[in-house]
Amino acid sequence: MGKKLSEDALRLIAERFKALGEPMRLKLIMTLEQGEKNVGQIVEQVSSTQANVSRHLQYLTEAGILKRRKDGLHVYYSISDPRVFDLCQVVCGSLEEHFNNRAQAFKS
Amino acid sequence: MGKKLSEDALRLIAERFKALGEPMRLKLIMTLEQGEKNVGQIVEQVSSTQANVSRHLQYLTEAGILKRRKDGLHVYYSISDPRVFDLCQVVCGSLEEHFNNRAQAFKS
DNA sequence: CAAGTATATTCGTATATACTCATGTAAGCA
DNA sequence: TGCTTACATGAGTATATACGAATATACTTG
Repeated sequence: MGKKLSEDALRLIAERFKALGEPMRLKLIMTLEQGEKNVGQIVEQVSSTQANVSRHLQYLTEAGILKRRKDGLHVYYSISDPRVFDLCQVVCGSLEEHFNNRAQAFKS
Repeated sequence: MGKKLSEDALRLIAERFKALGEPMRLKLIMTLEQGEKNVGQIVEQVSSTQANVSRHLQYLTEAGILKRRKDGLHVYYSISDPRVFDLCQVVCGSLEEHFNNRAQAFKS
């Protein structure tokens, strides 16, 4: 990171991470990787209630991760910042290594 | 991301993000970017109580982000997974763009 | 306008967790 | 052994938030 980050910057960064710190929200993001979907379609794919999905979608939109588009009765959500996938990838790699190391501890 | 992730995988990934979703914890991580430090040194640099710092350090250690080394009376913490800095970098870039876009909306 | 559909919001509950203060524990030294 | 230092942990409080059930809102169509 190099430079020092202000308290405000840290708060904003933390907020972004926090938005990704919920399995259901990650699930919604993964669902939207396939492209724009409306709320009903999303509810079908993740097993949760409409109310809950709606709230998480709002949360992610406010965090700048999703985009919202209204079309008549439907509201379509899509990924607004594809970098979330980079983030997930990095974390996945990190976890993989983490558990590999743990596993090593039990080898011969 | 490509492949589908299981519920368990999503939980683990979310946990990792959650660990980074707290300004104080990010502050601790930034402090340790300069290298290994003991708890007392860390407490000096971040403005918080020893108890609070200790708990956050433990949290980050359990999340696999920090390492712990005991030496006599002192306990030294250091970054165990440098990829956290990549993550922060990505988020910083993302936020910068986000706010630039917002700012644009008010230009002429 | 009435009725139906898609989404958002309100309310209540349960749970998590950040924080402080006080105390416990472990290591070093007289 | 007793004292001091460094760190961890327990208890209590305040706050956040995930979730479901019910209700409200927005839009479309008859």
